[in-house]
Amino acid sequence: MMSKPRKKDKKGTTIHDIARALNMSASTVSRSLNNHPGTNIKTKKLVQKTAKKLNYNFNSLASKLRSGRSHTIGLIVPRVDREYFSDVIYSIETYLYEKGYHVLICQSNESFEKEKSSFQTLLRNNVEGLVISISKETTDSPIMESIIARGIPLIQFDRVLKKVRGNKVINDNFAAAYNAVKHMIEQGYGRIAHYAGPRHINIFEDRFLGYRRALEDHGLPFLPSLVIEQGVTKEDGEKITGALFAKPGQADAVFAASDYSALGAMTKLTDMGFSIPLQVGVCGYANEPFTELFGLTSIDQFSSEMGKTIAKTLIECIEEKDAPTVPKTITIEPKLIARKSTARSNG
Amino acid sequence: MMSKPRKKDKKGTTIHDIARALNMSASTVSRSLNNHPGTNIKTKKLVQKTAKKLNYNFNSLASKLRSGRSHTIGLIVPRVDREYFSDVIYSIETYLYEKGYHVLICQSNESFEKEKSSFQTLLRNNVEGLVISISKETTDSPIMESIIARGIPLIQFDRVLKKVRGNKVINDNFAAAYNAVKHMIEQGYGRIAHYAGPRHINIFEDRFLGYRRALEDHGLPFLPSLVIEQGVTKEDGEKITGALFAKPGQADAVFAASDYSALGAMTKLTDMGFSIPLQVGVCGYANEPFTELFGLTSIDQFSSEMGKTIAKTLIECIEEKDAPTVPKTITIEPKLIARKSTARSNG
DNA sequence: AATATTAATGAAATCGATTGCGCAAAAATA
DNA sequence: TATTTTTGCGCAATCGATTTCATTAATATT
Repeated sequence: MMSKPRKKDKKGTTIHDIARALNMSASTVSRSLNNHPGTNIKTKKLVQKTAKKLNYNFNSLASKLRSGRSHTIGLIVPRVDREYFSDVIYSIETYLYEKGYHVLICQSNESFEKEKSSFQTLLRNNVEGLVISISKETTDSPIMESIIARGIPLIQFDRVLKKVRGNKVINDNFAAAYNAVKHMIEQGYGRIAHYAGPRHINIFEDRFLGYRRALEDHGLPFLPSLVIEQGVTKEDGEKITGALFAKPGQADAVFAASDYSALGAMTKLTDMGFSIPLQVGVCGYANEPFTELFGLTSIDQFSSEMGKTIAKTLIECIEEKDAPTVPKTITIEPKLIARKSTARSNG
Repeated sequence: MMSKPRKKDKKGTTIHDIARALNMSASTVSRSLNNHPGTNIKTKKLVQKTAKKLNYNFNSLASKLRSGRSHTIGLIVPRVDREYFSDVIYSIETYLYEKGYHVLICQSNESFEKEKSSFQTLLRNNVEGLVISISKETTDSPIMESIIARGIPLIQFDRVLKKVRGNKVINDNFAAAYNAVKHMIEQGYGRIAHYAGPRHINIFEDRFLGYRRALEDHGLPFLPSLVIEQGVTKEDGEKITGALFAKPGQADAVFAASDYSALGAMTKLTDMGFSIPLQVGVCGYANEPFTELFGLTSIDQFSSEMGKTIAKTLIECIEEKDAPTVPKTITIEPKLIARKSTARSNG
């Protein structure tokens, strides 16, 4: 049992074990493994072969500690199980992986407190950069500002705090909403209701503004009674629709800030005997997979493009950290996907 | 400019800085911050206050390196942007976060090579445990076996390699399929086709076996011509349906191994003028969100329960690592969600 | 042949927190 | 008061890889 000398039983092989086996120094081993210039090619080969033979396992903690680079970035989203976010995450992760980075994902669960603690957690894990889409509760964020002040690359996306100076990648919600409503007007709808989300979140505020502006620009009256907040779930959509369309003639179309409430509207309207799109037009937002199946007009947000843009921007910030980066905002133009649910005209 | 002595400009405050400021040793600082017993309470308070004042940032890399614990677990899934996986991830992450662990997520993109490199990556990052659902290409996995042999806690879930001895958390696909087909038979369908997934993946194999067994047990003939592989996307479903239902009388129901192909079937059948559920019944698998909207009968897999079970089991393995753990398989019983698409009888 | 270059390696410090061991002062006990 | 016990803290080694600096050996230059 004591035949094999110095075997540190518990843990695996280190560069020192390799060095000992080859009767050389750990420095040389390290250099060989990392393919440093100024190392004899024979030595490299030998070391690499021996490493394999001894089943060497690289300890990235030690490496990161010494080199000061973690090659890890942190990501905070409200939840990972939302279509849009999981798409964006997929895309970010894929891109960063290619570049040799890893992603630590945290969920805020729409809670400001959890969001704060996620920041702490990620910083403690030596992330080299951060990506965040804020929770519903977040109205300001000293910690985010302090991170930016400390010079740690940070990118806000989709749901952002506009007042925080820093990099942002966002969707042009105003333009998208504007175009959607414009499209509906052109299809002949004149009394378009808006099922809005909570106004304190930028994306919903902008969708609302785009809606209102489109009405104004086309000479239609803006009626506050046709704007209903808290309309983001399917149930919301059904309830609102039930009330709104009970009195005939109030509205002849719905522009919802969410595909889910739009779906609720469709369901309810059908139940109530309205024909879509002839009597009532419906448009959602986000182009969730089911919208295609239902022929629901919606707005595509190019989630994978968003993810790639975020990742690219972040890498730039990290790898050109010396350059005095000016905060940038990149805006992605969403696209209206017109389907049957708003196809009233035969044009 | 030279007023402040020894300021390491670049990086943040360490325990040594605190020690220096308070004229004590780093050991004491460390013990105070970690609330170790055998430390004077006054000292603790003082240190903690000073840490805050100096804006101390804990370096978890150093801590992990020294203590040998990373409090990080690795997760490999085919893709994060699939409803089922993102649900499971959400659930795992939530549970582990509470316990003070973090999750590093990797995607195999259904590629065996990427899966292997993900394993390497995660091991290099000193994960204390691993969770994996294998890619479509994976038929055996020496690396997985070696990890298990090395005593690193590993849990396979959903899509698993049965032949690899180790912990598994799986769904009872056989029973679920059996019950679904039984239900359809009871509803009066007699020529039930099966749109199957690739048979080398356990979940699809089991669904197929459950299907066949249900037929046998109810005295119905098993016809290989009614089993079509490669039926997992909506497009697959449409194509298969088009061919299968072109000749009348061949089949009067579809049991699909995927909600998407089931949806394709519904769409196509409707186009072809069949009435669902009167002429043809359709059942999917996975209870994707859209199934409810379409009234499609499907099977719920309790993703969040799955996630929690995985997380719990993993923590047990990690924290009772001394105990000689016997590989366990935990099976979750999916539930048939009967909806309109198979409601032929009035019973 | 003598000197200047270049190439390859080793020694040792370093990253920052943790921890076993030991010492000294304070408190408790005799 | 003398001795034992307890309490609190410091010293220094450690985790494993990286990296600067110095050194030796090999090669090139005149």
